[in-house]
Amino acid sequence: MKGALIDVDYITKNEKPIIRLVFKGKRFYKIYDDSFEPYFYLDADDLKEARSAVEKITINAKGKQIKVKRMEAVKKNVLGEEREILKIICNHPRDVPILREELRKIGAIYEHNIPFARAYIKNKGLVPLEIIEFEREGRFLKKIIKIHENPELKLRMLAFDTEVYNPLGVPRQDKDPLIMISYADEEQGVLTYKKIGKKFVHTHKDEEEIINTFCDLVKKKDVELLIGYNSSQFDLPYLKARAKQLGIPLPLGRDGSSFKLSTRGIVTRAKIVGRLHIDLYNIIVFLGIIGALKSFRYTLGEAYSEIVGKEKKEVKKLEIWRLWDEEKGLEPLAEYSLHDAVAAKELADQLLPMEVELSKLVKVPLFDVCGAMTGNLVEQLLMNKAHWENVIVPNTPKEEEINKRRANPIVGAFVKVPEPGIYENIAVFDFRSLYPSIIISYNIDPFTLNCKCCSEKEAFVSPAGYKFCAKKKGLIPKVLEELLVRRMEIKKKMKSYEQNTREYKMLATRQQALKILLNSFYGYLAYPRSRWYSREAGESTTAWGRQYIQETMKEAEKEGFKVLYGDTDALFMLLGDKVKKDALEFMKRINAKLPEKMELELEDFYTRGVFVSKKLSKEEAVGAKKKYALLSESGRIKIRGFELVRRDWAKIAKDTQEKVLETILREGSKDKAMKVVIDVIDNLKNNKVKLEDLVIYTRLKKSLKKYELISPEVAAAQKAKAAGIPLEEGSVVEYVITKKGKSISEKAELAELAKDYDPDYYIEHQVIPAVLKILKELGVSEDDLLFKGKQSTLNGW
DNA sequence: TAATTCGCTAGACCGA
DNA sequence: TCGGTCTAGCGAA
Repeated sequence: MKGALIDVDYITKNEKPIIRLVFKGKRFYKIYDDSFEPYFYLDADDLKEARSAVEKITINAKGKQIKVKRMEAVKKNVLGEEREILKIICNHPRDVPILREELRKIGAIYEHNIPFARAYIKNKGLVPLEIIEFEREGRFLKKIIKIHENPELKLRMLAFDTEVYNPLGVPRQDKDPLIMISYADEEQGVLTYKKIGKKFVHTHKDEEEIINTFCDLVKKKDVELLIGYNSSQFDLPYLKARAKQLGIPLPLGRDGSSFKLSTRGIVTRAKIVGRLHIDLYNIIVFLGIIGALKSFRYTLGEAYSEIVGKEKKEVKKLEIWRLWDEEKGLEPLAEYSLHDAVAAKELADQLLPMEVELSKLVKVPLFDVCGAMTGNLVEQLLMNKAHWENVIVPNTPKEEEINKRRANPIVGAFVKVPEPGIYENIAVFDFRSLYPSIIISYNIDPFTLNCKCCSEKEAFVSPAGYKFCAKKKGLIPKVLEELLVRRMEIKKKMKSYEQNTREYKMLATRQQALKILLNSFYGYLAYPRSRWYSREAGESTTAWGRQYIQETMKEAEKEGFKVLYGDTDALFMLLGDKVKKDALEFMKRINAKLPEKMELELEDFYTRGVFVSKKLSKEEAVGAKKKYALLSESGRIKIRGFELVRRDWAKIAKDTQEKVLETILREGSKDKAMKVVIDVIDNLKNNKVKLEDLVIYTRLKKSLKKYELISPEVAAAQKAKAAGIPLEEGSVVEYVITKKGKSISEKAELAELAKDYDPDYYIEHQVIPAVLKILKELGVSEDDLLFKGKQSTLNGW
């Protein structure tokens, strides 16, 4: 038999745990395995004594006698040391948490909190979504024969979305009905119960009938992958609540059940029996966290425009009930509803290939990998590899230890202060995967630290003063090297395909997944909740990083280049009287001296660049770090850190700043840049600017009550709440500074509630500060902008 | 509960 | 009302 592995869990029959595997062949099917036993490890000084102590243990839990099933002495690498320990085999996974408390008294316990199904995957060497070839006996798995690559996984996908009647803004589950359910696969439709003159609309009798029809549709289409956006937190729970209200079932699962909610950290997920339900919102949040996505609100519309590159049809959320009530609102509402489902489908087409790759790489089923955070991905991957390296998985730290780690952060990267100014002919280099390549090169791992086998001379000694083994490879360096090498191979292979081919895109996705993982390892090493945390290892990684970038800067200066700026792994240098070839030769010389897996790469050559000074209370000008704009030889502009890349600045200020930067970079014209600013100031003064260009976006990171300081976004949210628009923790406040009030907070008003704007605020606090720091480098003062601005209104400057 | 540190900047708040 | 300090958010790498 063959099939792509979709999911693994377990059931209990006659008190025995049985692993259940879901495979995808022509359709989903289930295979069982009753041969796998739950276990954990016990490490004690005297194994014989420990053995007899364990044998005596019987715990009475809810009337049942719980005992250890069996014990085996096994040789394992325990926290860097080879030794014999006891493998404690239990009758049922739920016995593990009960027994471990007693066994803890005998010695150290390990791998006691690894979910049973996960342990099965790693023990059997399974890879989700690849084709597993196996022998079976009836419905039971006998033997795994081989795992084949599965480049093309095709699941029957259906995207859906719901609309709800909301006369009070927030819909009430007990009173406000569902009015539309939209869906999209090869065909698209909207289920509703009002007559709407559109081909894609299917009009039914009432709310009950559209819910039933939707469930029938899922069943009839034999949906394998159900896609929603925020569906675990909104659509599905709402559907369930309405079904309950109407007294009808919600048979979305293959067994007729609805779904089960689970929360992991900040992520809520809904699991449907026999189908994969993926909430794209969770993936979007993940991409936001790792910085793979430009910052924005995590709405379907924003995600769609950012990732698919198209605009979604929108209606105002608060208007939905009115559109439903008014005859002429129905068509736009139906179109909007349909497009939500279509957008979710297109978004899934873009996002899922990456999740599929991650699932295969870290060997976690797709459902669990979607929305998993980086710490989790790295941990799963390491736990899997640990099994094959015969290494015990270190325990999760206790709360006390976590707090200790958190209170004592690791010193990070080096950033050079740039000299403010406008420069020409700049070469930018960076170290490819700096931290991963350092970890590999110096065998940095919590358990290669202070090894017994290397003398002071033999070991790698970090600039932070810690010793790492030079003889036996640690788990983390080993895993990282595999990932790094695979990524390099893929990148090489990509060159042999045209960019728009299927093969190229597949490789690009795979490469991207590897990059995400590679970049997550250092963070995991320094993450207080990590199983593989090591202050010494983390500190050594950054210390070597600082050393390499600073030494390279020194070398550059020695060779006669002026080093303009540098941050962590990047180096900006002026060519001066040298040419590109000199810079490339410099790079070659550096590379010749670097360890094998480390490499300095050319990022690009830039014809012009702008660095500005930091805003200080005093007059002295100090260069600002993490803020620059560059124009590449090919005409591409690269801007970092400036207000125009931040969401908490108004569009009018960002656009103006962008135009000023572009003008200076491309044309080098001060007058033209000034003219741009003066025009904008004029428009602001004359009330010619649209309100939407004045909106400032800020996320509320805590609940409203918890703020010590009432900042503008908090004030705006408070007012909004009073007006019946609740904004909870995590939502993005969109506000405008109006004329009404004294302080800026008092003037702040939710964009949809604002009636006017305060031109002075936008001129003095938004546009001027954003552009002045740039124009100052050309000798322009604030008065130059304001005075000429005034003049222009009088006599048309 | 769910990767890290470095860095800039705003606006509130507070005391002189 | 001024200037320093602190809270808070967001971006770079």
